[in-house]
Amino acid sequence: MAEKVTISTVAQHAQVSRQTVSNVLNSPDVVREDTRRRVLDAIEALGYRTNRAARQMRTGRSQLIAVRIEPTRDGINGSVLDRFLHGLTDAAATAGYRVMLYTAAGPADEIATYDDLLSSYELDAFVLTGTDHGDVRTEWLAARGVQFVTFGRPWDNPERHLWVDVDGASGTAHATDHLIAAGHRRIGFIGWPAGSGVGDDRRAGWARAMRDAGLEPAAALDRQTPDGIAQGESVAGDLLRGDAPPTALVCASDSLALGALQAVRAAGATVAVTGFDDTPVARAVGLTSVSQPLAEAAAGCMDLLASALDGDHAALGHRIGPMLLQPTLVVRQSA
Amino acid sequence: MAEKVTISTVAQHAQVSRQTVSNVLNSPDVVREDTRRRVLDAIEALGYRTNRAARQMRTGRSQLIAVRIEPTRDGINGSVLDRFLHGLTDAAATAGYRVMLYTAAGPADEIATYDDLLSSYELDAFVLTGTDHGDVRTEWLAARGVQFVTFGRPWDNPERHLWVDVDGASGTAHATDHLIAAGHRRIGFIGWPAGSGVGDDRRAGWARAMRDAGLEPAAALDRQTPDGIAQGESVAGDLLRGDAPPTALVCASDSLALGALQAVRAAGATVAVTGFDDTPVARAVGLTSVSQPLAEAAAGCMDLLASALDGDHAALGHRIGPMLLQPTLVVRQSA
DNA sequence: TTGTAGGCGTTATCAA
DNA sequence: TTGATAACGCCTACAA
Repeated sequence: MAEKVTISTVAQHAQVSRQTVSNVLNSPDVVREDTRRRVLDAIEALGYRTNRAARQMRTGRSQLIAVRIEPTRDGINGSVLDRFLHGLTDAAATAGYRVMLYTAAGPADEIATYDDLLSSYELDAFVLTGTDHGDVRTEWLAARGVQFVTFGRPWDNPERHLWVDVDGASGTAHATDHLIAAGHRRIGFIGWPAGSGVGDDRRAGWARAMRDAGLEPAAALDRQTPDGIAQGESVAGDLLRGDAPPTALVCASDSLALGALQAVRAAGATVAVTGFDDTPVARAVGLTSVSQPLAEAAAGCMDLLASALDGDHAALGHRIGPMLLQPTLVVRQSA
Repeated sequence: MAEKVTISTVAQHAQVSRQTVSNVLNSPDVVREDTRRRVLDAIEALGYRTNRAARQMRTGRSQLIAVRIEPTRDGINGSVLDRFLHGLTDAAATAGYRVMLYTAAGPADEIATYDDLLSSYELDAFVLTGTDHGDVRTEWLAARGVQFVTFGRPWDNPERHLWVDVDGASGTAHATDHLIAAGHRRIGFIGWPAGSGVGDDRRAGWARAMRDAGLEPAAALDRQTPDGIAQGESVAGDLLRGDAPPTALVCASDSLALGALQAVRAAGATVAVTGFDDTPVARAVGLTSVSQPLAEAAAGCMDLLASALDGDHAALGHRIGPMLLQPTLVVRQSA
C-alpha cells in the first residue's frame, strides 16, 4: 500500500510551500516556469492525485454528474439507454467528471432523489433522458439553479434549458423516402398516441416526406397505439385487413415494427417495415431501422454541461447551445 | 435556495455540542435517550443531511462503489448488464451507497482506472462483472486490499474472493430436462470453445442432464463456436445437415440460439431451440430461454460488499459467503 | 512570485 | 453522558 501523498508531500519534495503546489494546479500562469517544472516533476515522481473530497469541501463541487438508470420496460429499448450511458461515461471521464447512477420509481420519487443527491453528495449536474410537456423535474431543478441537460427537447419551449436531441422527424422522413424510392406509394405509419413530443415528431417526419413526394399521408394509413410488440402486431393486422392495405409501414419504434413484422408474416403478405432505434432486436431479425447517434448525443450532453459548469468554452467565445443531431437509416432485409 | 445546514446548526438548535450530534448519528447508544430525541427532532426540523465530502475526508470512505459499463458487443447481451446495473443501483441506495460508472478499453486500462478512482475518489469497492482464469484485475485489487465482489465465480479457486453467480449448469440442465420431457432424445448443444468457465459450465449442465436421463451427450452433438448469431446459424446448419441430426438444440446464449433458429427455419426443419439469458430478443422472437435472477444477483453483490465494508453482518454473526443463485427456464414457442 | 493563516463539515480523542 | 480540540487535504485570501 503506497503512502498517502498529499499536496504537502509534493511541496516538501519540490522545496516549495503547499500554496505554490496548489497554484501550479489551479493557476499555472501565476507561478514561475522553473518552479512550475519542479512541482510538476514532483507530482509525477510521487504519483500525486488531488483528493476530490478535500477539494469538494472547499469548492463545493464534486465533479460528479448523475443520470437515472430506468428499469427496462419491454426491454427492447433498454439498449438505447445502455449505449447512451456508455457514451456519457466516456465523455464525462474525458471532461474530468464521473457518472453516478440513481433510480426512481416516479417523478415525485425522482425529485426526492435530487434533493438527497444534491444536499448530501453535492452533485454538479444531472442528465435527464427525455422530458415531457411541463416536466416537474426540470422545473424543480431550474428553480434551484441546478445545472442539467436533457437528452430530448423540451417540447413546449426550446429555450427553456440545455438539451441535446436527435431529429426524429428526419429519421422517419429518411425511412419514408427510402420506401418511396423503392417504389412504395401506400406507406402507413404506426406510432404512439398524439401528445408525446417524440411520437408526434416521428409522425410528422413521415407525413412531411409523404407530402414532399406528392403523396397523401392519409388518416386511414396513420395509426396510434401504445408502444409494444403486441400493439404493433394488432394495429398492423388491422391495416393489412383494410380496404386498400399499405405496401409498407414506417413504425415509431422497433417494438411496434417487430409486431408489424409478425402481422405481415401471419397475413402471408409482402410488406416492407421500418423501425426506430436500431436495437439489437432489429439487427437480429433483419429489421431496417433508424439509428440514433447515441455516443455523439452523450458527448453533446457532457459538452453542454462542461461548458456551463466550467465556463471554459464560454470564455473561449463559443458558448455551446442546444444541439439537434441527425439519425441515419440502417437498411436491412425488412425494407 | 435553503440555507446550508451543518452539524453545528443542528447542535445550536438542539442546544447541544456538535459532537453530540455526531454521536447521535454514529453512535446512538452512547447518548442519553432524551438528548437523542431532541437532536433527532432538530435534524428533522432543519432537514439536515450529512455532507459526504466532509465525512469522507475524516473517515476516508466515500460510500461509492464502482462498476464498469461495457460497450455492448453484439448488443443482445447488453440488456443483461443493464438489468444488473439497475438492481445494483437499487440495492446500493438501500445500503447507503451509490454506484459510479467507469469504462475501460482492456484489462490494463481497467487497472489504471482502478488506480485513478481509488486515489482520487477513494472508492470503497468495485463490482466486477465476470472473471477469467488468472484475472489480473482481481489480483491487483486483492494485492492492494481493495474490497470487491465479482458477479461470476473465480473458476480456478472458489475461495479466492467474494462472488455471486448464477448456476449456469443448472440452467442448461433445466432446458435439457424440459426438452427430454417433451420427448426429445437427440439433443445437441451449441456453446463456446472450451476454456471459458461460463461456457464450460453451461455445457456441463447439458451433458449432466443427458446422462441423468440415460442419454449419451455425444461429441457429434456437441459444438463449439465463438458467440454470435452468424456463428450459431453456421454451426446449427452443420448439425442439421449431419448424419443423424438433432431434434432439439440447447444453446449457451440467445445469440447462438437466434442463429440456430434461423438455420432451422432455413432448413425447413422442426427443431426445438433454447437460449440463455432471456434477453429482449428472446422475448421478441418467442425463444425459450434460461433467465438469470439479475436483481437478486445484484442485491447479493451489494450484501456481500456491505457486509465486508460495514462489518455489521459479521458482527451479527451471519457473515455472508459467496452465493450461487438458481436460474429459471422461461418457456416460449421455440421449445 | 511565494508563503502564511484560516476554514470548509465531519469525526476521533480525550478530558470534564 | 457530554463537550472542547484537533485533524483530514485542499483552496482562497492576504501578506511578504
